[in-house]
Amino acid sequence: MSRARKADHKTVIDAAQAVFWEHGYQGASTRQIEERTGLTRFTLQTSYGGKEAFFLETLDAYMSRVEAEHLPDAGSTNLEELAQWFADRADPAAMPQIGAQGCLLLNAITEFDRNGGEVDVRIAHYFEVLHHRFAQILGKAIETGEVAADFDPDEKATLLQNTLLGLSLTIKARPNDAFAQPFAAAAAAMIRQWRVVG
Amino acid sequence: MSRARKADHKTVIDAAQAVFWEHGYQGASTRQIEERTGLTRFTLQTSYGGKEAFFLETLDAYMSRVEAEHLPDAGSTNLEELAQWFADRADPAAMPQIGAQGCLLLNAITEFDRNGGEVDVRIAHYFEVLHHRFAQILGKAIETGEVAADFDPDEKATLLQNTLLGLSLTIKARPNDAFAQPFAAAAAAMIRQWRVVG
DNA sequence: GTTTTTTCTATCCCCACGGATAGATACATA
DNA sequence: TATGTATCTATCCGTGGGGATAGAAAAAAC
Repeated sequence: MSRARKADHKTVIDAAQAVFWEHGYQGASTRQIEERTGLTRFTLQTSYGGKEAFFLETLDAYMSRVEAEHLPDAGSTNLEELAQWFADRADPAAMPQIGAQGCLLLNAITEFDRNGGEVDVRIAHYFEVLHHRFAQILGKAIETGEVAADFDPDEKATLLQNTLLGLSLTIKARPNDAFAQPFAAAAAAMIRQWRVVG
Repeated sequence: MSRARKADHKTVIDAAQAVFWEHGYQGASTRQIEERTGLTRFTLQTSYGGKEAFFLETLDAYMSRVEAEHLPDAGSTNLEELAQWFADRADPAAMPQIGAQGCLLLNAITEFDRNGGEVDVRIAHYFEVLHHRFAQILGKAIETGEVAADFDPDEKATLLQNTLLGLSLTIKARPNDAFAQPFAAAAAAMIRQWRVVG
């Protein structure tokens, strides 16, 4: 019925995430996107609705994947695993592509005005997802007695959100791969110290 | 000898910080800068060396001021004051201009490539300053016995750096002024829990 | 009051950007 | 194999960007 595209959707989105991550939203030109993703500007326009719509789709794909694959599992993660998860964020061994594909929300937060538009919806959603996920894990840690009974899972979930954002920023800021590791390690140590000593 | 400028340097830099903060580096046009700062594009060019050089100068002024006025004092800040300092980061009462003038380093980190250039130098410096400042304060807290003897000031200073970065990002991301407060409160609570119970 | 130096005003220039268009080209259905 | 649909190629367009320039204007020095 119709001609096939040169690049399949998934590959395109993956490459797009990398481009936006490296250069930011405004810094990534449609010509660059064309080159790196295999997409043509024509298709970018007709089939994705232009640069901003395309970025939003890239953002959505990124967040879906983060939720499904990269966040610690809500049901089965204990406190030590949570700590290790944070430690791994900046580990080049555990994450070979560290920095090659970071948190796109960072670009969105700093480059777009807070005007209640599409980007703001994504940002709000991301904050909610993170909080919910961390709160679930910590709630379970209370049940299993890993942490003290007076532990506030809500407050600590907020703290973890904040820690993860800071870590993402540090990873983006890193002059070399080793740079972010102490930050991840400090976060992990913080979590381990929540354990009740017994 | 020469004609006087319409806007004095300090006013210009202050306004520039606001513009860059609101719209990011790339998002702030030289025409906007002209309007908001009172500077002419001519002077921006001849006397500041263009947009990027001007941004660097704005960044330097911002950092000097942060170091001198807005970071907790290295010699006289105890643990509770440090906690309160973090709590105040997101308090509209304590910081009426919250968000009107946030951390310019955020823009710099996300919008500029890591290429070893001028911006990278500033970023590295900022990280060093923060770490040093926090480590000093925590070192003193050990001396005074506010925290346990096995407390690692270096690791915790790193954690505080990360926390502050996350907080700055949350403030930038906030849909309303109340949004960031739980994050600041969680950070403050974390610090207060470092206190030795006695 | 004249001179000198710097800023201001008002253009101008060139380029990169996102987007639009039109003819050529695959691909799958009929 | 003919047809139709969506993509590709190549080019074009309008806009806004940072920067450059030349004459007017102001302020200090003499």
